[in-house]
Amino acid sequence: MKRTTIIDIAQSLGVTPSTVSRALAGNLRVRESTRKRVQEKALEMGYQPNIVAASLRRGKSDTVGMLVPRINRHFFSHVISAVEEVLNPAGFNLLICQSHERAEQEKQAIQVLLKNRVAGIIMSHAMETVDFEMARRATDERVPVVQFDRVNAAVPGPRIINDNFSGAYMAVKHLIRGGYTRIAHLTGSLSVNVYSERFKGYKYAMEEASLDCGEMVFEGAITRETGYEKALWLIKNRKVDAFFCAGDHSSVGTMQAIHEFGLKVPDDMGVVGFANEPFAGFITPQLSTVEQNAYDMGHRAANALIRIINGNPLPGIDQEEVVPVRLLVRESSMRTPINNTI
Amino acid sequence: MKRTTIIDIAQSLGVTPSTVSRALAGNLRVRESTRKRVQEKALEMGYQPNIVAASLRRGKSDTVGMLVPRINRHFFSHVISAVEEVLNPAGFNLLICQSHERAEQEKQAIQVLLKNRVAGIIMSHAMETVDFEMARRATDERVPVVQFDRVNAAVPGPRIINDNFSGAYMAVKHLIRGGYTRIAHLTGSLSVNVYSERFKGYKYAMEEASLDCGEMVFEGAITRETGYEKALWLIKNRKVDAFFCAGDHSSVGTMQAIHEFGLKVPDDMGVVGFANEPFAGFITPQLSTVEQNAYDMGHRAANALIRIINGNPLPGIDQEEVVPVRLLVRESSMRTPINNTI
DNA sequence: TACAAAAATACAAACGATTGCACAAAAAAC
DNA sequence: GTTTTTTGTGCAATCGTTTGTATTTTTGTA
Repeated sequence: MKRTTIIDIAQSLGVTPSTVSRALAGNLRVRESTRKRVQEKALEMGYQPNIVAASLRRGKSDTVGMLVPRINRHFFSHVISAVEEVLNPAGFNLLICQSHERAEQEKQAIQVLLKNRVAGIIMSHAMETVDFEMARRATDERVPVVQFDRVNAAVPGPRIINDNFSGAYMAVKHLIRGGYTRIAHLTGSLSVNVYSERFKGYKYAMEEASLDCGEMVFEGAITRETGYEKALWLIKNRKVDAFFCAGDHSSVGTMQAIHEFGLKVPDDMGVVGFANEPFAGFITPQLSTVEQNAYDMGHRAANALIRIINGNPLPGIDQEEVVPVRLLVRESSMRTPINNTI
Repeated sequence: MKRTTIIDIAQSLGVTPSTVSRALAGNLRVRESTRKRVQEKALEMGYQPNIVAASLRRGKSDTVGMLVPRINRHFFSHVISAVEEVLNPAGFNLLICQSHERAEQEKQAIQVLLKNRVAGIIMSHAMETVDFEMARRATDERVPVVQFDRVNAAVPGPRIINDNFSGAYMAVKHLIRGGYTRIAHLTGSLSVNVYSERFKGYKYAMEEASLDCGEMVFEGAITRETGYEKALWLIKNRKVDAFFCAGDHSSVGTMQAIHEFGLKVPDDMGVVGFANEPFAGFITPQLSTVEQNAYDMGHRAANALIRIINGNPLPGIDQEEVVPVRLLVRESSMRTPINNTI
């Protein structure tokens, strides 16, 4: 019970496989009537082209590799979805891998994608990753790489990033306007671009307002638990009156810590997060946060890749494309009523 | 600048490609010393095996197709992640497609997977789908299909489903214990197994308690908006005092409607949802809901597929495998304090 | 030293499509 | 009615592996 091939179709029609191939490809060198006959026969025999064989022969596959730290994170799953939305109509499929935030798994995943001869790779790096050699090697092997969100300039190709600086700047400035002055910053490793950019935005806003931010920045505080711990320490030892957290999870931990001190958000302390996780608008008090446009990012990444594959890269191919973010002002930072969006 | 092939390695070593192939595959028919030489040379030349060619020759690929309604839904993204966790170590990769809940896209996605000669398919049907012919055809072509969550018996192969009946039964019984008697049910299309099972559980619990459930069941209410509308209508016209919603989104809409009537949850009206979406524990009042174990489901689906691919299907291969669910009792249904889990 | 058995390698044919080139038949031009 | 051009097909090589079979080399034994 073998699957039908173009050879089977050719034989049952008394032509050669080449003609069948051309007919199915819509090649104009085959007569209209033959094309019809072939197409009908193909349908009749339930023919499914073997893309594997075609890829081998053509030396190019129509599969695009996608590599993310975790598929099930809200942000990443939405980027994936957006990428798929663009790539599918263009005739590409997605081979998806996750690195689980591990540098080693990221490396292996890239190798897997290369072994599968993907037409290109869209990826976001693991937190751990400091060696970008493997991603660079992909480009050496003529496999275009588009990075998004967590990017590194050591890898050639387009980089689509959120406007982390502006998001952070807007968030902190908003806190300052609300009258908060001792604003702490909880974030992740500053060797990761997203966090270093957010830190820069924070710092810029603080300095612009001539506020001191010494000893109020913590790097390893990105989960709910670490956010809770660091916030506890800061409240106790640094007289802070607001927090700008580089993530929503640590914001929740922070609010928990504030609550335990018998203080109120936002009256006693303001909190602004980053990412607008699904729960951010539902918690009490509702969390002000910086919204990232995952869809926009996914669309841009996919389009950038398609342009490269088609050989029409934009002029500034190796430059960063910045996706705007929005500050969502909710209850957790709203000491005085103001507009809902800045 | 061609990529190195086993032929290149063979030539630079003065052996044949077959030997190289066998050496790299760890075949014991090749001498230890040759194997070493080959492996070193392969490393030196930066050889990346061409899986496409290997797949063609072997007639089987190590790619598994995964088809879900939407990648970015909390439940599905977690199932995908779990599947990946099992499949990756087993040497498989995931080709992922989404149907966007459209029957036509589901059909096309299956064709894409078949054209890519995937080793198997793990899928959950779109809401729309009523014709399961294409999925069945996959199995005809010897591509094993494992269905999960939204399944249909018309397609041969394992079906991994949540214990929708028990979940619904527990939820409704819990409401009844809390003293609620006029319990309405908002759900999706009853032609989808997950909803029909939940409805059965609801009905069974109601009848067991000799409660009437006439004219209190609505099918097309699964989003926040439709949940809001139907709830509004029910409160106005049917004197209901509780809602069992087949999803968390419609639960939110329901609570909104209740709130608008000036009634309190849970004191005046109880609400229980289904799915335990990320926001469920964060909203006010916290939503009682039925938790599905996406990870468990993903693991089981992946393992079932691997067993089939390896030719060791379990005896009851065509039977359903039921994943237990948990009722999470939170504030929205807790008129009187009881245990947090039943 | 010769010879059988065992071990290691070579040969060559797949897998299923694509595609440059050759070639026939038909159409157009002279 | 030739010659030239156009048009439609066929031929055969190719993509990079894998693998059954043949062949060589090595090893062991008499």
